[in-house]
Amino acid sequence: MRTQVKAVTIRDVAREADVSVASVSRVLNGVGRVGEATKDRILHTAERLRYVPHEGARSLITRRTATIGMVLPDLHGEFFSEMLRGADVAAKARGLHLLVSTSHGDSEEAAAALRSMRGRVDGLLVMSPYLDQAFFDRNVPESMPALLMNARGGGGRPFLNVADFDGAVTMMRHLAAVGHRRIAHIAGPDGNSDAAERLRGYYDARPHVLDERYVVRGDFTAASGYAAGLTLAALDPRPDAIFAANDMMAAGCMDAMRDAGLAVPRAIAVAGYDDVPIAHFLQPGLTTMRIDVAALGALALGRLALIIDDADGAAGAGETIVPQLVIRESCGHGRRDHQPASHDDALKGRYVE
Amino acid sequence: MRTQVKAVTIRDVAREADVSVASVSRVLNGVGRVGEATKDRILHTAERLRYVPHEGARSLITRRTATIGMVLPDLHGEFFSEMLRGADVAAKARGLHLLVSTSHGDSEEAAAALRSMRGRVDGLLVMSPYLDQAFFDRNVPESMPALLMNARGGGGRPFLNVADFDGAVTMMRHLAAVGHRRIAHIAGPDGNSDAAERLRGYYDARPHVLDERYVVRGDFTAASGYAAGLTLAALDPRPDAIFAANDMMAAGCMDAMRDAGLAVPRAIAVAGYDDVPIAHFLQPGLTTMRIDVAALGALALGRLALIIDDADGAAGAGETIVPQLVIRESCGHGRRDHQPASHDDALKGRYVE
DNA sequence: CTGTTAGCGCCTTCAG
DNA sequence: CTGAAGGCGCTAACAG
Repeated sequence: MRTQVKAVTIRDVAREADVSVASVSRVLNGVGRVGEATKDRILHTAERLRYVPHEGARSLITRRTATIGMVLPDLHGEFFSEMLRGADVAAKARGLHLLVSTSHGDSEEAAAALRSMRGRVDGLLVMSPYLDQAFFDRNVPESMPALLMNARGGGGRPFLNVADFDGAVTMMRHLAAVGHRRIAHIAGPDGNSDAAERLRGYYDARPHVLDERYVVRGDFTAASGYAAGLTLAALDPRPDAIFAANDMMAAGCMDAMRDAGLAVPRAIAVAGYDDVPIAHFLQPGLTTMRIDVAALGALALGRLALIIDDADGAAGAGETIVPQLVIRESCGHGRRDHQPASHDDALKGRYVE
Repeated sequence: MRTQVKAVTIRDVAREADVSVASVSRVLNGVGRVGEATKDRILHTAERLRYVPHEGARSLITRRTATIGMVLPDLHGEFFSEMLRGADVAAKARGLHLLVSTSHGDSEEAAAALRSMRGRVDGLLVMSPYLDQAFFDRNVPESMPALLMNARGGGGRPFLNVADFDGAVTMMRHLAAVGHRRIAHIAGPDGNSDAAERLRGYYDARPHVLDERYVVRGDFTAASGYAAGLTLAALDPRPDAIFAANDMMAAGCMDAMRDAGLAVPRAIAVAGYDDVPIAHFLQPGLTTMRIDVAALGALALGRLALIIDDADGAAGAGETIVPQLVIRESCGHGRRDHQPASHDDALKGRYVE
């Protein structure tokens, strides 16, 4: 086990500059008055010794770590990556660090991850459609500022939700409007609240044909979408549209249609959800519900920063984001968009300083 | 500014359990002998008080933070996200946290990011094709374990490189082998060492037709690939193949070909580099050089962990990863692969415990 | 303007 | 087996 070797401390520069550690601290933090001469001397020796303050020790007394803990279920696919990216941009703009932590569905692991955050972060950004409120309360002390994303129930904690139910209904209406009757659904994993809401929206929109075989469960991965697509393609009567609960499954599904010899959208329509960057590059372009995930991540971080800086403020407040329908060609009657970087422009325009 | 409220400390549980803090510490860390009775009492009150150790204070004396700092130039696109994901998986397997830090090309910013890592991480994973060795040496103390990825020159630091020059040559040979003569190149941004190596490989492979208009510079984004594609498509004589320095530019380029009315691969071939997940979903599937970025990230983290745990060990050692040619349909003569999840299986099979 | 003195929350000898 | 004391590196009163 490596023992951190010789790191120059504030005391070293104090000794070398022949002053007290207090003065060094004052100069380096720019607080309090210090004589011009000593100030120069301190700065100079600090530079010479390549002194870098120990943030850990600093935050112990400051009671601020300048870092946000971001707990995600997974880093797989573009959804969480994009969210992380948005949060990162917003964090950087505020001089905050990001401590990422994934908990692959395992509840024990998630608990450990949450607890180990104490003392290393100023607040928590929790995106976890699998964990319920009670679990959260049990593992995160009241005193830890936190923003819940897509968690079922607010429980007094501030949250940020996506109107997945409404989004699913919107998509279903669009599919019906462009003439589809036999609409199938590839659902997300069991126990995932987003998936549940989208499924609920599917049912609530009352598809013209209700066939229980038309709903097959996936796990948000392209592979599961591929498998589901094959299953659906083999049905008789075959659906004329497939609404996947996220874009990755839609992508896998389109692969399956190709292998099944079904042209999209001529023979069968495919729709997704999220509008992650890949949706644009699929061929045909994927019609989907846009969440602008990066912007969502940036928004969330901003709100959390607010909560941290002002304990009373927006505490307990909730907000819900409404996804927008993006029509490309995968469901017919669409037009292709020609802006590969549209996501980014949107993010930059709105969230980068 | 929020002041962290009432957090229960080790002293609180000591008082409540009517023992000394030393005993509490011993029990919670499982070191030293403690009477069964007191042990139970301590565990019980710790549970009752919902005590969670303050990791910051802990690491101050332990001299270990159990976190790795990962500095990336960007989180954009799938390349760095995948790398982050691989590192995350490997980190989790070792009980390590990941502190991510992006430095969008700005050197001042990067310096600040690097310095602010002291005292909060046990080691650094630096992926930064823009920063040179000198800069690195200037901002990272000798005592900080670090693994450099794709940095020019080793400078005594351990590193992990990708054989980009060889990879580019391999791709060029493949393009020539399947009959292309007028091969163009969309290069990566100036000052990026990966981009430079790939460009060097392009030239070294001695394309049959050397036309300086055939090399246009992009910035690794899809948008730049789109623009470059339009430029190239308008040339006379037009190239019969375009080798983009990364997959995202290739994706944008394929969009451009479509808009220019050029069928891929019939009228013109398009090749990429990296084999990020999106390469599989493009239509036609993108022929590219596979780096298995996630595995690379996992590998890097593992090596860094080794360096940290054993100061002398692999220090100074370097390693180079060789990318593999993946033939899909975008260059003709290929066959489509049908494994949407292949990346993951590879990662799981090799790096997940 | 500058130095001295307490701790932040925790771990770790060292006695008892 | 248990407690008291010192200190990790730094900041924040409080004196001079």
